[in-house]
Amino acid sequence: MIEEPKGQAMQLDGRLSRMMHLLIHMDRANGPITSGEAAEMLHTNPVVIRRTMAGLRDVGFVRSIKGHAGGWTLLKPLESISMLDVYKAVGQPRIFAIGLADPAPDCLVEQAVNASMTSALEKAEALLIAQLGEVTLAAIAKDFDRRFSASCASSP
Amino acid sequence: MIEEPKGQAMQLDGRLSRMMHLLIHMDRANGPITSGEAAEMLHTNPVVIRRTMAGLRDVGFVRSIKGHAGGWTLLKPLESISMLDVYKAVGQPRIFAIGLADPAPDCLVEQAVNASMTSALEKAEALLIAQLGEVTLAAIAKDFDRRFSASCASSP
DNA sequence: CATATATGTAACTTCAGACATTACATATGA
DNA sequence: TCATATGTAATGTCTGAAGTTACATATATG
Repeated sequence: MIEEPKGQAMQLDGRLSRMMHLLIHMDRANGPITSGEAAEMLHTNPVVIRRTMAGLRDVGFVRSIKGHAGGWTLLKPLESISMLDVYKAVGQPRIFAIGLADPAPDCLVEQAVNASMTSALEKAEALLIAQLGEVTLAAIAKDFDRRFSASCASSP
Repeated sequence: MIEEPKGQAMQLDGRLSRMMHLLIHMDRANGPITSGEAAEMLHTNPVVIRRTMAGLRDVGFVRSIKGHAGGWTLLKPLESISMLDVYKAVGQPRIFAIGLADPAPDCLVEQAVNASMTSALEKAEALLIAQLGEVTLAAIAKDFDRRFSASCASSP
């Protein structure tokens, strides 16, 4: 009998997921969104927002304005931003939680093991990157619209 | 300019990699290998060996014998053990370090984001699992033999 | 210009999980 | 009996995302 992996929410890197979520909200907003407002949407802290958004600002996806009536503004259309773009903008977080015990071992057996592991991981990573590159935030926003219509239809 | 991911060795789950390494050594060994000997091979601690090998014992890949002349013995041929088998035996560790900020959000935008993220991750995971299932430890051992011959040829 | 409002950052703290280590119980062959 | 192994609980270590506090800086508005 093999144990199932733990089903609870553990310490995953949620930066990609969070920033996609926020960018779509920003696209829907009229004016700038403050870090405080964004933090409420994402159920987190304003500092976490600024910290993570910094990467998106550096690549020109958003702009930040200080002071009264300041906040964050989307600069590019969602059509031009892929999931992969966001992944890169948040610093290309490590993808896998599993990996090699020693990346450069003396033992030839371990070198052979590493070669097989690396090959498998690289193929999976390449597919993931390809998938992220194929989906734009606009496509996700469109999917949201579909879900929104569906939810309205079911609540009379 | 996008930052490269950190290149250092951080806390990856190395159980799959370690156990594959050890199983191949056990196949090459004459008698049982003690936890202490195994720990030296893997540059770790005997307790870590026992803890991780427990899963392999539970599925019948190895046997452990206590006391004098005891230790660990491989029970199945490497041909019959795939990387995936070992992955399952060590408890199917979590594969990804990235993931959803909230797996069950109220926000429909976030639900759409989650759907896209999950789709991409699931495809990558499926490919990884397929890759792990295609390679037996025997194939890795054979690759080791190739490397061993090559290393002998280059040292006169 | 003073002030409320925002962002920008540094400096913690918290948290989870693999791995490391110690300690001791238990089993077993010489 | 006793040295040798495994079995396992308990505890410490380490890493990085996320959370939090504190304060500096910038900027509309009265």
